[in-house]
Amino acid sequence: MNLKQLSTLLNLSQTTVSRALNGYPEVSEDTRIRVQLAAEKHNYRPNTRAKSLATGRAMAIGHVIPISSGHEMVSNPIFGDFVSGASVVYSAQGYDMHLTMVETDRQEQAYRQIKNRGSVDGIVVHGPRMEDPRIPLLQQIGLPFVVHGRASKDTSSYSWVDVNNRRAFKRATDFLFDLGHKRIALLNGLENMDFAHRRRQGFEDSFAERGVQVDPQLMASQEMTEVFGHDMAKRMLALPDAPTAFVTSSMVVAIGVRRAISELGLVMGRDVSVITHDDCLSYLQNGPDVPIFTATRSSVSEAGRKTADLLLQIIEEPGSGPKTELLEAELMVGQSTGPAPLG
Amino acid sequence: MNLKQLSTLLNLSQTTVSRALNGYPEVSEDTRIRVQLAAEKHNYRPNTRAKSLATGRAMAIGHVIPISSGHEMVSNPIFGDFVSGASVVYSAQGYDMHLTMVETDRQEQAYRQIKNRGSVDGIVVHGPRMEDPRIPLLQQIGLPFVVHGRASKDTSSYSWVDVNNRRAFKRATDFLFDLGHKRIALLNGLENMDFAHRRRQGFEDSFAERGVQVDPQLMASQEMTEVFGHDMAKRMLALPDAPTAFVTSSMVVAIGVRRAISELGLVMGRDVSVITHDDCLSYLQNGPDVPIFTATRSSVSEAGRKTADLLLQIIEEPGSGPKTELLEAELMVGQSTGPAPLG
DNA sequence: GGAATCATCCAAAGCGCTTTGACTGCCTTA
DNA sequence: TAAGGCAGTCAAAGCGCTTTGGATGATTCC
Repeated sequence: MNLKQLSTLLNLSQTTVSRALNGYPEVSEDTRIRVQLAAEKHNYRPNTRAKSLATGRAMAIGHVIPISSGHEMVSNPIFGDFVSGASVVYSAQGYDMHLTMVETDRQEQAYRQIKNRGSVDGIVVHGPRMEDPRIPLLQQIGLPFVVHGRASKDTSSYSWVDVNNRRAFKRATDFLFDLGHKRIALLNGLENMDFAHRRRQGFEDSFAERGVQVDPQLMASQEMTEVFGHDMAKRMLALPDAPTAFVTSSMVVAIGVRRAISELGLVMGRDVSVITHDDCLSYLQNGPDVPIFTATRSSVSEAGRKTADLLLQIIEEPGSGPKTELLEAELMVGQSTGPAPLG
Repeated sequence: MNLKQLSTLLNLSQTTVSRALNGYPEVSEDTRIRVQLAAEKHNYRPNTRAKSLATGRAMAIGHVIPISSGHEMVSNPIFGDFVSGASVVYSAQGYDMHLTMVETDRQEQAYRQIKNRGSVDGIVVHGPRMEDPRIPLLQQIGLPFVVHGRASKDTSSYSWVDVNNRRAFKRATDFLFDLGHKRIALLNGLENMDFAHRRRQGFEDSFAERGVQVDPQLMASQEMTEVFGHDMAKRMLALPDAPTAFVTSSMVVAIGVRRAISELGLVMGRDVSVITHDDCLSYLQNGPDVPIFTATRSSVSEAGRKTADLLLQIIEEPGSGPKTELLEAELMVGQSTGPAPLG
């Protein structure tokens, strides 16, 4: 059932039917109701492609996920939750969501293509690097966008939604220092990722404030997997001057650390403390009542919602200038931290 | 830059330019090259909406994720990997990917809408229930689809890609029986999900073959979270006649079980054995060399690839009949299983 | 009572592309 | 030499919608 059919069926013009359905005032209430009923009855939905061709609006948002070209492409566990947060906003406002996965080395081409094909009104940029070519590119080609995260080295103004990673990790580290820990390790994500860089800064801020030197031996940065957490923790705990506490970048890594700790016959929260960042992933809840891990907590699905909100605002009123939102992470105390062991 | 501009620029008709770019034979090689060069130079890409309006092909695939309406919508951790597998196939064939998240109770409406709006050529159905209304619905409205998984109670013929969950879980259970275990527990996903139902069947098959009664006390079924694995394992291990082995439905659950085991001062693989199903999620690798968990392994990103393949085939040659693919899971022996403890 | 206003409706153009059907020359063929 | 075939090109219709710029008759106002 298309507009034409529906309108002949109603003995009206396409114009009138279209206006009736889209809430334009120059249509009598009687016919509007008649039209709406008929549309309902015949399950009429305007064809998206035709509509967006006519209006110039795609009514769709693109999410572009960079995949590390090459062998193993580690898909981000965060992604599902982020997207499900955003999708709530989209569907509430009648937008569709497009997904594109792009290898890092073919990004420019991909973004230009997205722009020219005109199938989306705006995009959200995932996984920004510290210096990310996508931001100037998108500014140049004039496609509205919001970044989930930031690119530290980009001083231009653009829209983003980010967690205050630096402060979160400073607080986490402070917390451990305050518990008397002196040897604190950082298991970070890949530090070409912006968020990981900021987290390390926060970590180092805390050391600097206390005039303590960070020990490079106690800092590692890699893809955030369970195995990484385990192997690195095990290696560090075997050092002559082993750490008594870990700050980790994700629950999955923390779980690996926990395994290392218990394999060594130690007890987490007593012998070794662990603080992790917790993205509040729905399938990896940090204990429903008392959190298992002490954690800096910030819901990624919330971030998805906020990002979507911002992007739609920007699209609906262009020229309203770049918008940003900095989310603060809560520090939730759980069972994985305790005072530094004596000796 | 659009077709019209490009064609006046080249002093050719839109027809010729279009044909030149789309590889039609009735264009001289000279002009084809001229056109292609100009298109390249001006970064011309046909507008998707116009193209698909004209061709009737959307060149896009929809993925529809059911979200449990209500409070916590547990986004499936599998999703990211599945989608990244599928997206490789799509982009190789020039398809886009649309994402829709739909609350379970508004499914019918949503699918009809997808059909009528015509923004996709086909969809993949995620998370089938045992009796899933979406399958007859899609058949009725005539939208090509492939199910990731199956709906046991639906005897009609439709296309799907699934893991042989039943056999996998039978083998896992067999393996534990062969190691001398007698009290084997099952921590399953929600059993209204088809895959979980089949897994339980496999589990029970193994018992039946040995004439052993399953103990309902040792079977639990819930959202597959770490906390579920932990709590349930702890409760079961506290039973007077505690299990010596667990079969779990996902790595995340197994990790919870592992935590319970070590909290009780037991050793996994010696005191208590664990076999899990492993979807080969990229961020939850089961140990690179020697797997940590003994597992029935089946890559979900592989499944994504296969599903996409099938769907595109069905779309390209309609009437080629339903296609199915049953993937077998490997049983990988790791460190989490061992002979049943004596006594 | 005639002009101005208003509420409703419609025909047709246009969005950017593909595709049909027709039109050129030019080369074969009988 | 005329008929036929062919390679190359184009004008125009059409995909399903929105939107501009009238029409039409009814209502209001002086």
